[in-house]
Amino acid sequence: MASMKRSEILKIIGQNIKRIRLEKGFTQVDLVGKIEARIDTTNISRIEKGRTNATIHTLYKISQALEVPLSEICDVYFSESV
Amino acid sequence: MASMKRSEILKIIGQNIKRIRLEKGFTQVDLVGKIEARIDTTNISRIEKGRTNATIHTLYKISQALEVPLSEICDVYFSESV
DNA sequence: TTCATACTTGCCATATTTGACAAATATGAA
DNA sequence: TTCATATTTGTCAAATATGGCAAGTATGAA
Repeated sequence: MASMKRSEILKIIGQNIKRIRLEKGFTQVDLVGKIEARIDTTNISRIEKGRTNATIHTLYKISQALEVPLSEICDVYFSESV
Repeated sequence: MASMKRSEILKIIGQNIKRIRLEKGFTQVDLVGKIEARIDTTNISRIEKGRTNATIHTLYKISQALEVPLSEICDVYFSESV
């Protein structure tokens, strides 16, 4: 299991979120509207772009809005050997 | 998929980490020793107890030390319908 | 009991996330 | 081109995660 740099992890997490969001046909605004606790497209954008190291609770809220398990957002694997 | 409170999420994440750590026979000190970037048993403890809302990068570092995929730590599901 | 090990908690300083708003940018339609 | 929608980025304040150390607690062995 190769260790990745912080920036790589954040980028992958962000790409996961964006990919799932687009697959579901949501805009960032849609997403924000579905999240109970307040969140902002500012933050969605920053997380999707890998510019911020989101907390697990924020990612959980996003996973709820995307209607996928949190673990799907946190899937950072390509091909690896554990 | 039921929405959980922040404290519940953090508790589950923490329990996952502690369970995996104990399964592997690691102490918190062992864990800290395996993590490249500095981390402290203080923080491991806080995260395991659900007292802190860890960032995804911190959880990634822990997953590396535990030699499990990040998604395993982020598995917050029991029985649910997505 | 004492001792050792493991873990928890309190406190502090620093860094960063988050939420909020405004402005800038990108894209596509008309 | 203009217009509308979507996304990105800058800045700010407030909240909080992190790292570090010290002290407290728990457990079991001797």
